[in-house]
Amino acid sequence: MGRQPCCDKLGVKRGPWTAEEDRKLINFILTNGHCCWRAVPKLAGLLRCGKSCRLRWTNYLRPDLKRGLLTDAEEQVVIDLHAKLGNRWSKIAAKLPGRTDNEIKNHWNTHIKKKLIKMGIDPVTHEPLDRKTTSSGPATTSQSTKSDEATKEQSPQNDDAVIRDVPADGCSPTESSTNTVSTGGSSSSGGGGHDQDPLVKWLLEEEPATGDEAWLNFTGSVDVDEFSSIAAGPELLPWDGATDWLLDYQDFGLGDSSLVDGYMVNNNSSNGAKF
DNA sequence: AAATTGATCAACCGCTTATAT
DNA sequence: GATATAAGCGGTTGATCAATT
Repeated sequence: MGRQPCCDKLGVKRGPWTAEEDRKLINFILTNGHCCWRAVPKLAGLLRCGKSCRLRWTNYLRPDLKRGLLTDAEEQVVIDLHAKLGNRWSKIAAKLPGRTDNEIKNHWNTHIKKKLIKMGIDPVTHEPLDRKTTSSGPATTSQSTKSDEATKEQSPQNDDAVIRDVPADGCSPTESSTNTVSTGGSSSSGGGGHDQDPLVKWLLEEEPATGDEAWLNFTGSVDVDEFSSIAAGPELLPWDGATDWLLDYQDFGLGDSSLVDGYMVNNNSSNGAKF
């Protein structure tokens, strides 16, 4: 009855991606696009689950990704958006070109959260910690669909409900019903005011079409065509070393140097294509 | 120098939402 | 409208490296 697993677990490789797998995935997507993620691994000759391929692509291989630590400006945007949206990482990431939800989520948990606490700000409510009384925060309709709230200090102030009810077209939330979850509006000062908040209004707008100027363009724009020529295959690139292909990626002027600065050089881990 | 602890981040899991039939 | 399937999202885990003891 229940859904079938997204992929057949048997024979499906897991764990860190190798450079070879990355290359296959890049090659395939750049030539064919990702019509249907479930089919991608098979067609690309990968022993991976489609979900894993999608994640790898969106979080790591996409040519328009910006690597490296978030800048102060980006960090501030994340904080502002988090105050409005809670843990809607994908929504937040959508407004930071070149950043992924995973990246922002990690950065929030490892850096920003601590920073805010140090500054005496509650990372959940975005209110001063000392002002955090018993009535503070959502303290409300623990509508969390997720499990054990206790272990998660994160409870995105019920705008969870607000956002979830945004129609698929991403426009105008049906403010009436949803906003009523009157969060005590730590950040949105007065619950239900989301429709009037320009920031939230903007956030709920349709994403700009790909290639359109994003609200905050921290990245240098990346020419995907250029990238595709690089990823075209061994005949064009020596894919022999785990580092080579990404180094070449940089040499060809793709992405900004942050790809190398922030990652390959500084982060000398041994994870798969992480060098 | 070795052991322990903490920080970081890629990847996975399970759930929800969207879409197709 | 009901059901099945695919995609997307957010939370969590695990591997690795760095810092500390």
